[in-house]
Amino acid sequence: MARGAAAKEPAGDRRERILRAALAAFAQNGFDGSSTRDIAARAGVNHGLIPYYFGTKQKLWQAAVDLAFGDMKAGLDMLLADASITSDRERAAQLIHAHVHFVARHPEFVRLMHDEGKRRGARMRWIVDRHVKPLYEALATLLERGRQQHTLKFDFAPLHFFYLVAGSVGVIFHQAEECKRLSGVDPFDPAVVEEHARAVTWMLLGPPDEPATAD
Amino acid sequence: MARGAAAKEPAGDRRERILRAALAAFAQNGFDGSSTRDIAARAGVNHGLIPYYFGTKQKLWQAAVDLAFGDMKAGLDMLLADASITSDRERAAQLIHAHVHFVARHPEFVRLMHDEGKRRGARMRWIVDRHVKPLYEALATLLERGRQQHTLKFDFAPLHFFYLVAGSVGVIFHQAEECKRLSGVDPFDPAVVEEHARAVTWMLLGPPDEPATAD
DNA sequence: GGCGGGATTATACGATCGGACAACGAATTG
DNA sequence: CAATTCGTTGTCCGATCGTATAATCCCGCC
Repeated sequence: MARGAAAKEPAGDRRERILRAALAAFAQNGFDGSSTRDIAARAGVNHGLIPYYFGTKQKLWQAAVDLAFGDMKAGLDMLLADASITSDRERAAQLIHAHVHFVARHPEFVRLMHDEGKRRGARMRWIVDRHVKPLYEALATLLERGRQQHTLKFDFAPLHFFYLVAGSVGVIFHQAEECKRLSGVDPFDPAVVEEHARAVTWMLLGPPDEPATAD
Repeated sequence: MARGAAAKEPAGDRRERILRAALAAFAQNGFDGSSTRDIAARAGVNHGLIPYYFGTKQKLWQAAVDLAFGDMKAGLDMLLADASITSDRERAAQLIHAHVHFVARHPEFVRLMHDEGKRRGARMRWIVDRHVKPLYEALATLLERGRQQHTLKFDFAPLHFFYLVAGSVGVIFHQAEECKRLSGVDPFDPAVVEEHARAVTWMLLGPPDEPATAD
C-alpha cells in the first residue's frame, strides 16, 4: 500500500489530527457552528481531506463523539472498578472526587451532550442510544447499590439523580467562559476544581464533619 | 403616524410575533443554528421584516434574550419577595420548589445561557454583564443570608453553589429531548417536575424526615 | 525508469445564509 | 384629492456552507 502524503507526517496522522480538531471545534461551537473548513484549518490540512476520510460531516462528528466518549468510558470503567470495593461514604466521596476531576480534564463530552441533548434529531438519538444510555444504566446500578448499602438515601427515581449529578458536576465546566466573565474565576484552575468536588460531595453526601445526609 | 400594515393585525403585533418566534428558535437551535428566514416563517411574516424591526440578527437575539430574562427576573423577584420572610428550612424548600417549577415552565432562559455561556464572544459577554451577573449577585446575597441564619451550612465559595443550583435544576429541562429518549420520561410532566423539585431539595437541604444537612 | 494507486490538492457547484434595497400598499395629514 | 410616511414585500448580492470531482503528487513495485 502506497501512502503518498506530503512526506511531513509519519503515517495517517492527518486523520487523527482532523479528529482531534473536530472534537475541539464541535465542543466549542456545536455542530452547526463548526465548519469543515475551519476544522481542516485547525488540523492544518486541506479541507478536501474531510470528505475523503470521513465521508460526511455527520460521520466526522460521530467519530469525534466516539473519541470523546471513549475517554469517558475509560474513566468510568476505572471508577466502576473502584466502586466494586466501595461500600461506605468515604468511597462514594472518592468516586465523586474522581468524576469531577475527570470532567474538568475532559469537558468536551459534557459539551457534546449539552449541544445535542436539547434537540430532537438524528444526532441526539444516535448519541443517546450509543453512549448516554449505557452510562445512565451504569450509574443506575451504582445508585441502587449505594441505596442498598445505605450509603445514599433518596426516594426519587434514579433519573433525577442522574441529571442532578450531570448538572451539578458539569455545568460549571460547560459554562467555563461564562464563569470566568461572571466571577473572574477559571473553573479549570486545579484549586477551583478541587473546591467544586468538595461542593458536589457536600450536596450529595452532606457535610463531612456532621452526620451525613446519607446516614 | 401612519401604520400601513396588511390590515390583518391590530398593531405592531408582528414585531412581537417575531420576538416570540426568535426566542423559541434560539432556545431550540442556538444562535448559529437558527436562520432569520426560519424565524420569519415561524412568525408567519416576510423575512425582510426582521432587518426592518431589529436591524441585525444579533439585535434580534438580544431582544429575545431580554424577553426571556424579563420573565425570569419577574419570577426571581417574586422569589426574593418570599425570601424576605424566609428564615427556616421550610421557606428555603419553598424557594427551591418555586424555582424548579419556574424553570420547567420557562426552559428558554436555561437554553440561552447554555448556548452562549460556553463560547467566549460578544454575545456571551453581553448576556453575562446584562443578565447573569445581577442574577448571580442576587443569589449570592441570598446564600449569605441563609448561611447567617444557619439554614445552609457550606464552606465553599457562592460561585460553586450558583453552578450547583443552576446545573442540578436546569439540565434535566435543558436536555429534555435527551431525557425522553433516554428514559421515556417527559421532564415537563407535572409529576416529574414535582419529583425533581423534591430531588433538588433533598440535595440542597437533606432528607425532609431526618435531621437535615442544614441543621 | 515507468506504472499503478492511494493520499492530497485545487476547483467548482448548488444551497443557504444575513443583509441591502427598491418598489408597493395603505392610512394619515394637509 | 394629493402628498407623505411607514409597514411590507419581493428580489438580489456577496459570503460561506457541505460536498463532489478531477487533477496532481508521491511512494512501493515490476
